[in-house]
Amino acid sequence: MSRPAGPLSAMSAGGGAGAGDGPRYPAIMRILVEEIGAGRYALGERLPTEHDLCQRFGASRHTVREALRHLKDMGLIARRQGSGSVIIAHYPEQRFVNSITSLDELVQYAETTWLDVLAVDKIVVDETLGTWLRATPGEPWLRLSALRRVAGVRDPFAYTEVFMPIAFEALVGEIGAEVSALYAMLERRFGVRVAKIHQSIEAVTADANVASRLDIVSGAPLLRIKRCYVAEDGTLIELAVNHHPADRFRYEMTLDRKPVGGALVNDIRDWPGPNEASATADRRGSPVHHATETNDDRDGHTPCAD
Amino acid sequence: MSRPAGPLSAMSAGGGAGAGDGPRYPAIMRILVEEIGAGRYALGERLPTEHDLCQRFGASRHTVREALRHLKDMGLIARRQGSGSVIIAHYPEQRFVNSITSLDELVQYAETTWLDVLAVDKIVVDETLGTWLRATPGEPWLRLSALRRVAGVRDPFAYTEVFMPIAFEALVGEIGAEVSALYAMLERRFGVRVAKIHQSIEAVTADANVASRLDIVSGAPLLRIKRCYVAEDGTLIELAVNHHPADRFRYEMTLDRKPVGGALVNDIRDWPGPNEASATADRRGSPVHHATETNDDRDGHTPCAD
DNA sequence: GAGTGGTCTAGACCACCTT
DNA sequence: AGGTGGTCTAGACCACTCC
Repeated sequence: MSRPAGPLSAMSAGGGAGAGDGPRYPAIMRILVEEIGAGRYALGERLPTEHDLCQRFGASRHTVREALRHLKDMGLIARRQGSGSVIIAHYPEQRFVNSITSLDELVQYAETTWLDVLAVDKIVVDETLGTWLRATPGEPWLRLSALRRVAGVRDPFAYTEVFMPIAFEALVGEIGAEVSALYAMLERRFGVRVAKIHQSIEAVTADANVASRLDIVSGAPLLRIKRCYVAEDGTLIELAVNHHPADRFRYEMTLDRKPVGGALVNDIRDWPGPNEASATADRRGSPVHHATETNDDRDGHTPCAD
Repeated sequence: MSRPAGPLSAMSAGGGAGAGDGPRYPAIMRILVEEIGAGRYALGERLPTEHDLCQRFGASRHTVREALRHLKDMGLIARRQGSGSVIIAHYPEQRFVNSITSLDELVQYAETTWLDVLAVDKIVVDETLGTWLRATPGEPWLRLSALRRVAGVRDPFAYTEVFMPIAFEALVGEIGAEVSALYAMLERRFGVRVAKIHQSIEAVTADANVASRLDIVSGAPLLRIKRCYVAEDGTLIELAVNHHPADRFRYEMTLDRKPVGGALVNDIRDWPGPNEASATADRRGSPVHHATETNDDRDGHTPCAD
């Protein structure tokens, strides 16, 4: 059945169906994207219905839906049964994304590192800890303390304390034997699920305890990384506090700019390619310093960022 | 036309078509997901063809394709014309994603902060800087130095140096008047495009220069955040080095767990909800300390992460 | 050339939202 | 109740891949 020469018959694209123009939904898609980008529809306004678009483009509903699916994937419209397609953005949103597949990528410890567990004990939450854990002072919690070492280096490069609800007491014995991440073990054994990790990075100075653990002087600069593992319901599953001597660790991350949503991501699935990973490597390289100096005296102030 | 009672007729799901079972593709999808998860197909192996699946499930090709589309979105299979559907993963890949829409979210400076530009001058790259910039020592670069302040606080909370290729010299005059991010200005004015931001965070001690800028003592702990803005071709567009006194700034980020690809992302598009932002707030709260102590003496070492 | 997925049409019932 | 998107069927041509 030769495709009736609709309003789009002059279009062309790739492979095709009935007659000989190539796929039509990309053309429809492009037109709609352009119209949206040109501001033809206000944010919150509704796109014409599928039916209307079918008529306008002389295409079947299925074809129009394919085009609309892409608009949705690009984040331009939201669709809902009964309500139509609403404009939610004029341009495909771009984001810088730091995407992490395994916790190891977040934690950034090479596989040549390991944890020396010093102790697992029951503690009582004090006021400070209460703030961190969103727990009531006096409440009992579990604390694991450990040193993280890397092969071939005498000194540990991190002193870590992990706090867990007392409910996890049962698995204390297993921690030493655990190969995967702690949070994964908690998920597996208790059926909880980490939905979110909140990470906080700051520079602090070593107190006496941490200093002795890491064999550095008290007051030495540390990179302290706190990680809160939060369940879907907001419960804190685990709090890990890592203390890294300044010269033994550096935190790195790479943010890739990409459109949000399925558009590009799905293209990756079109056929297997190297699955781009992101977060970067590991232990600190050699420390670097650079001299800074200023001559000029221009002055101004701007709210601008980097 | 009542749907012929195929092998799936006992299934049920949601809303539906011909007869009365509800949508069928979710059921088909679930079955395939389970089979893949159970290891029925090896990685790299091919899934049965659409035709075969149609027969097996007694569904139309369109319906089977809908199911397969989701498998693809979940990252379980890759499809290609002529070659079939290949298993590329046994489980839906989960990632923790830190997604940042604007640079401000990355930089984490509230809108109540601003930059006091101290100087913009031409410098000559020394050896250390050469490493950072991937430039040859001796090469001329542009350097901007500035203090970042927040309303109501006397002391700046960051001393920043930004390095740019000498080619951007023309816009030196505009920097003071710039409201948006510097990198955005470079993009706009020079037609370059930031494709990637590499960020490195470490604890360092203040050298004399930085200390005097920030009015802190030499040797005080700093959080140093370096950001490399890299173009698609790998060119370094800008390097920003931020020095934050330890007690005046903290870097925070939230990673949300989500399946990679369209699956969940698309669900967000199903209907507008609050578009979950991620990266979190700003200036440092009150400094916190906590006592650490250990009693027990269990010992073990594991490669495991938090 | 046979097989596979990509795209298309035409018509249909249904669930959901708006009116 | 009418409109809208969600899902389904049945049949078709095409481009691409692999043998």
